[in-house]
Amino acid sequence: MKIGDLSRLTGTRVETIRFYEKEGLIPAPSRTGGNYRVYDQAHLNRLSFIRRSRDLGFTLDQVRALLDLSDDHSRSCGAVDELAREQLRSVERKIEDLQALQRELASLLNQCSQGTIAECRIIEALAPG
Amino acid sequence: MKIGDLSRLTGTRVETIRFYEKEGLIPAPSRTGGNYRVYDQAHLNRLSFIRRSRDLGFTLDQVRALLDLSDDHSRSCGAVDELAREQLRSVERKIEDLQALQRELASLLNQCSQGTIAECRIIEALAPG
DNA sequence: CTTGACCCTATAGTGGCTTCAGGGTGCATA
DNA sequence: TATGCACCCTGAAGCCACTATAGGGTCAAG
Ligand SMILES: [Zn+2]
Ligand SMILES: [Zn+2]
Ligand SMILES: [Zn+2]
Ligand SMILES: [Zn+2]
Repeated sequence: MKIGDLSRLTGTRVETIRFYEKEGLIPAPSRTGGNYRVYDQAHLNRLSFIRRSRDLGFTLDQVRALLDLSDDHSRSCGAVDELAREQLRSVERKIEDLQALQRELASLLNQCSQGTIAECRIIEALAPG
Repeated sequence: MKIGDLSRLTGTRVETIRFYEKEGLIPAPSRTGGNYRVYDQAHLNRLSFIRRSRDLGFTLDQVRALLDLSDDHSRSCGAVDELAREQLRSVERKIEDLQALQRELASLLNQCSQGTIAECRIIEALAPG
């Protein structure tokens, strides 16, 4: 598999794959005579794992931790669950923050009567006083 | 007013105020003999406006646009409202994305039975197959 | 005269990539 | 055989919105 194939199979940009390699998230693959990277199934599995973790909102440091943990088959999964619980809490906090924003913006838009800037409730709400 | 006073009055870090000046969001203030920045009420108003806009989730480019618009008192506020509506839509999209994450994470945590990594549903969900 | 709170500039770092400059490889087609 | 074109390579810089660090200067109180 060349990097473009891996890219298509995982929906990851080629540059991002090279970036993950530089960051040590993916082991450096072997090369062809023309210096092209060659990947195998293990690389594909690892990149898929990374992408799914990122899609769930984990940071790259958390992904690193999850990858390490996933190798240690006989260990208890308490640490994994703790990471996931922490991530869930962080997502819930973000949702609450955004919902507060949503209410505020919606209320402002509701109050604006489409006149001039001078009487716009949105500008008024931003200006101090 | 010195920069520390402005900082306390607006809840903005001193470094951030200098950053806004460098970015052209706040006009460069006059200086004392000792080269300290001196601010007046107009600076305070402008910084407050910027901070409130940022708190509502607008980007610095959007803040720039809002500042420009807010100066043009006789213009219709359509452009302001459009920015706010766009921002509301973006917030709503983010909320939906995060709620999907929340459901997924909660479901995974629910399924994990606190055994070993080998049988952990969270790791399983991340691994490909 | 020293301490300590405050201020200054310039530069680099953060995360998670993306973009760019300037090339090389490899296969199909004219 | 030449040429085009898709693909690959490296290294460095850019993105956002700050934050931090190094290495100083200013100023009022004790
Ligand atoms: Zn309006
Ligand atoms: Zn910038
Ligand atoms: Zn588990
Ligand atoms: Zn970085």
